[in-house]
Amino acid sequence: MTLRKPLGEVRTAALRAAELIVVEEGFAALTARRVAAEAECSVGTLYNVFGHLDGLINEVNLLTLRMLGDEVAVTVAKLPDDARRETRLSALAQMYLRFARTHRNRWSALFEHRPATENSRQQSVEQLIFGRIVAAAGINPADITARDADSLRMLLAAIHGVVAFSVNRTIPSKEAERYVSLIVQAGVRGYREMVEEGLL
Amino acid sequence: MTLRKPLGEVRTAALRAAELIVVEEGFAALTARRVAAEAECSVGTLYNVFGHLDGLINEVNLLTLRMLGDEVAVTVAKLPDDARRETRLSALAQMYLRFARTHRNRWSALFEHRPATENSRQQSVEQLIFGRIVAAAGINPADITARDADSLRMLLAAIHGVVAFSVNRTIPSKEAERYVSLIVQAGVRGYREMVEEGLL
DNA sequence: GGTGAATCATGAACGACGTTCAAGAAGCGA
DNA sequence: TCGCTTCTTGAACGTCGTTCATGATTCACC
Repeated sequence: MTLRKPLGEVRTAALRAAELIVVEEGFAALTARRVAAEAECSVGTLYNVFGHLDGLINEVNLLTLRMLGDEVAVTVAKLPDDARRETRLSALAQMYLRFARTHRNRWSALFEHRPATENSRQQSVEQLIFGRIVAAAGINPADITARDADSLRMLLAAIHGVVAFSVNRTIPSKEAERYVSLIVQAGVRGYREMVEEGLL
Repeated sequence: MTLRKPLGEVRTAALRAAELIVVEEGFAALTARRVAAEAECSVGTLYNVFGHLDGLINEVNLLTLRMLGDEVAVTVAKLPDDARRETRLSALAQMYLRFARTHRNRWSALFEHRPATENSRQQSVEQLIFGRIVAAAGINPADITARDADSLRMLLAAIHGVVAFSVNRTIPSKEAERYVSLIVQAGVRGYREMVEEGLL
């Protein structure tokens, strides 16, 4: 009776619906029946296309990561070529904070969703974010010293902590911005000072 | 027929059961029926005692916070009275990391459970942890300068980020320890240097 | 166009979840 | 013992993720 929609159409419709639900109502509101109703297909079809609901959620999260990647690119493009590392890191950190806050629900979904099946081939969102920002810090991953890599990872984790507390409103938004730049500056300065004193 | 158990007994039995489930299988395994079965009562009784399942979870989390508070006290007691703030903070931060890792499921439950009803009278876990550690940093909250309070909050958020990444294995455990002490040292040093340069 | 096999969409059905509540058991003062 | 209150119980409700027999649709071949 009804025309059978191309497979790709269902896919994009479901993804768009899922995105909208996550953005407007948060990760918890994302259910198979909701998506099916809004994508105008049955739950069965959803499972044919995505395997598990995890699959759908992962794709939504991949879209978010792509958005983050784009923001990274924009931020880097705005920096002068000879910008110091502290400047680069500060800009990236502020961008990360801004991104998490303007896309609160999207960003939360990245961490609220713990994939049930421990697929070790698949990188965790944390590692993906990590790699994307490290790559954008303007350093070729190949010729980065182990110590530099460490300080970078440490910095990112620390900033992630502040961002997380900012998103769930434990830290007021005004202060979060200051904290992030404090962490970058204090981290870089303290780190350099410690290196100079031979403490590392 | 059967003797009616005292109300308090059911309460402690349910709490003990819930704790065990969280510790051994994680927050996701905590269901009303599981707890009821293991506490040898009906689901209805559980709801009579705790109102909602949230109530039970909150009590488990309060136990965890009490444990954390005890660890804070132990850590502080071990410090010499004239220990510098950097030393105090470092000890507390390492303790926090150790606590989160040895009580992985307990600690995760603190953050995985988002109370549905936004009870503004009730402080968030983050704020509770915050207050408990700040109080233990050896500073009377009354005579702490605004700038010091800021740097403390920033430090705690940053350390929380590293701990979170350590618990979910994004950062290997060996490195997490180094990162935590790096953050404390770099934070304190960088912060002091910036104050001396009049940048703050 | 007709036909058979292969492919795909469908939604009722399953078990588990949080939560409720009518019915009955247990307690208790008389 | 009786009446009244108080507490316990588990079946029942609606929702969740997930499955799968059924029937509709497609398509290669005649």
